[in-house]
Amino acid sequence: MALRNKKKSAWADQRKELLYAMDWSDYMTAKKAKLEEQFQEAAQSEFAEPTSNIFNGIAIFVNGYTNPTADELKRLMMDHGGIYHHYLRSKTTTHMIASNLPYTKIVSYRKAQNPLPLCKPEWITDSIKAGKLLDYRKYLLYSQCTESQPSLFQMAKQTKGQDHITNNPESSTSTSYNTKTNLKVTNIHNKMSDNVEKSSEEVNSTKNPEFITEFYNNSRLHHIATMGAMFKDYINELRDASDGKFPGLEALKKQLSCNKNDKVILYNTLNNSDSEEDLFDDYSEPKIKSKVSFSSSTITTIMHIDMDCFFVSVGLRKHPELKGFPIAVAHAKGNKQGSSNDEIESMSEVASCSYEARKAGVKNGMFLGKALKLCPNLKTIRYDFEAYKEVSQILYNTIASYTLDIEAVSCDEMYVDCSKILQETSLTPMEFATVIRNQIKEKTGCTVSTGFGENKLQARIATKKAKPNGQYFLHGNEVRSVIQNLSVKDLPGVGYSISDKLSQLNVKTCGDLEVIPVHVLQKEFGKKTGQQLYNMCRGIDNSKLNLEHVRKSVSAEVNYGIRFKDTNSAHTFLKKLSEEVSDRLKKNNCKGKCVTLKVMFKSKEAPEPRKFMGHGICDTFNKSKNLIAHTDDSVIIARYISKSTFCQWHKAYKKMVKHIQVRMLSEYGYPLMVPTYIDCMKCT
DNA sequence: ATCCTCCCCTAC
DNA sequence: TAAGGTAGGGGAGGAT
Repeated sequence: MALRNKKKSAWADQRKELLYAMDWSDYMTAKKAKLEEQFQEAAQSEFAEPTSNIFNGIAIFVNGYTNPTADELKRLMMDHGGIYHHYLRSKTTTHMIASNLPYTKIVSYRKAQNPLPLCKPEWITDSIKAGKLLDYRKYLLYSQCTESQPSLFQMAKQTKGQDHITNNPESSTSTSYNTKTNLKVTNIHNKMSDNVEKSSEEVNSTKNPEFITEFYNNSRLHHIATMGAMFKDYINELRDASDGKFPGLEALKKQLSCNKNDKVILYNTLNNSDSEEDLFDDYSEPKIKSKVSFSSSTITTIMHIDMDCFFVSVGLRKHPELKGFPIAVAHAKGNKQGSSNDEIESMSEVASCSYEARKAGVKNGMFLGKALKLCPNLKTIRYDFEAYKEVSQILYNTIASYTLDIEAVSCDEMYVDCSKILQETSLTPMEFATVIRNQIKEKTGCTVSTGFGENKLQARIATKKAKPNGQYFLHGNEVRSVIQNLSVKDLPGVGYSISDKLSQLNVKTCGDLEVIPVHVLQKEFGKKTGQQLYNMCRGIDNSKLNLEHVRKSVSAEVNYGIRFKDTNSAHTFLKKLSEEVSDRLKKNNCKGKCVTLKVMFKSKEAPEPRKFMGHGICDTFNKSKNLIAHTDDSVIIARYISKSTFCQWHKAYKKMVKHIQVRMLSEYGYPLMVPTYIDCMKCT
């Protein structure tokens, strides 16, 4: 219905959307969550009282160049009780600020279904001068608004203002660090142990109504993916809330300036690093001079930081007695003492294994049974997803107290642009690495490795050299020789498929790869991939840190435990999965326009999979459809999925469905409110 | 040429 | 028993 209305009465929709956007409780929830996440204790204590509260409830996003600059506007907003968004936030951004916009942006702004008020920066500065919030309508950049719209804004704003006052005390007290706050995880361990006697039928998706929840609670891959997304968001939020102060960095600078000998103290606490000699080398007088010239150079220095066998390290915090043994994290225990070797080996996958286990040939992703054959004294420990989140949080907070030029890669890995830090502290990359690694080890009990280079690729390769528990600075003059000796498989983006294809061309190492001309690579792998391969084996990487992550799609899939009896049970499951996708869309404040259904059917003549509840060999089918409008409604998603595509396929294949997935895509990363506009922004 | 759709590949 | 998810980049090939 809403869709039909859209053309005729855009205004009605706009009103609705506006009110929706201004929903105070939504806003408050978001803001509270933010505050609770932000603890940076030191920063909190230094946080100055705002000069005024003029901008209570106002959240601006600055588009393009303005006078005063975006940075200054940010400071002004923070100083007067407002909020500054580094990127357009669905639902929570209330006003956009711009001095002028390129034509393309104006066009798409006008086309937007529900434009936010677009104001001149003078609205901010004049309000501050006046000591009160002035009517933004007098500061619209393009006054194409009708009469009705402003009054709505006005209403919403007033409500907000009032609510804010009553809510304020609560929000200002909730500043303590609490990792548990928004990490909702249902503990199902008790339920799980009850499952022991259940048959596969009762466990699988058809019979067990809690199947999806239980599955996701136990899926390592699901946790890896969601934690990754979570920390990408987290960095965005820290940046939004930043007051430009970095307590970690300040403390370090202070310590360094007090007394040069203090530096030695910093390093002396270093535990069993491979690189101690490097550090003390750097301490001789002449090196300190060269250090100064290093830090004043304009070359950017990227740090790549990665925890060592993350799940194992975190697990060992609770099992210190197992340190030094070959360890694997897996669901199955697999080490039944009495059982004979003839028994079927465990098909549980090793999520992470210690270096002692790797020495015996154990690898991540390997079946536990195989791992035990390679390494009979392998000890297994359980997953502890809560603990992983806690440690990640500390890792990110530690780095964020030095800089926010961070690109989060996953829960245990990130890129950091260290140029500024190194310049301000006059430390060499290796010295800074020691400080950081030492701190993280102290706070978490887990070791990290760091690599430095002048681009992301080089930093990453350096980390590879540094691991485990080490650090490495890949100097420009050794880049070529180091990379030449790497296997092509060590290059990021080169997996099984590409490395297989390359070995057919007799290419095994990056040295081999270097002699292949670009056009050959492009012919073989496509334009971009070919160029990428050509560049990478030379250490060239022009990509920038992706500092402001914007989500482009939301999806949910289950490839495990699916045994449908009939079409009906498949439909029931699809409906549930649609609801899961809808929930996730809502949680992320976004809507999607393109729905994709992915289904796997057991391949002809494929045997029953060896793995318990696994999917075995399947054929995959995808079908996507652009909806008329963006949605997060599970009914709309489910309607498309079950009626159209799935039924057709099911008829066509008339096979037992082994696997179903639903993906809901917002293909161009539209956040909820102003899709057309965002799309345009992407082009500029 | 430039898109859209259906994949495949990779990474964590 | 076991928990084979998820987001993003990009290519092939057909439609426009």
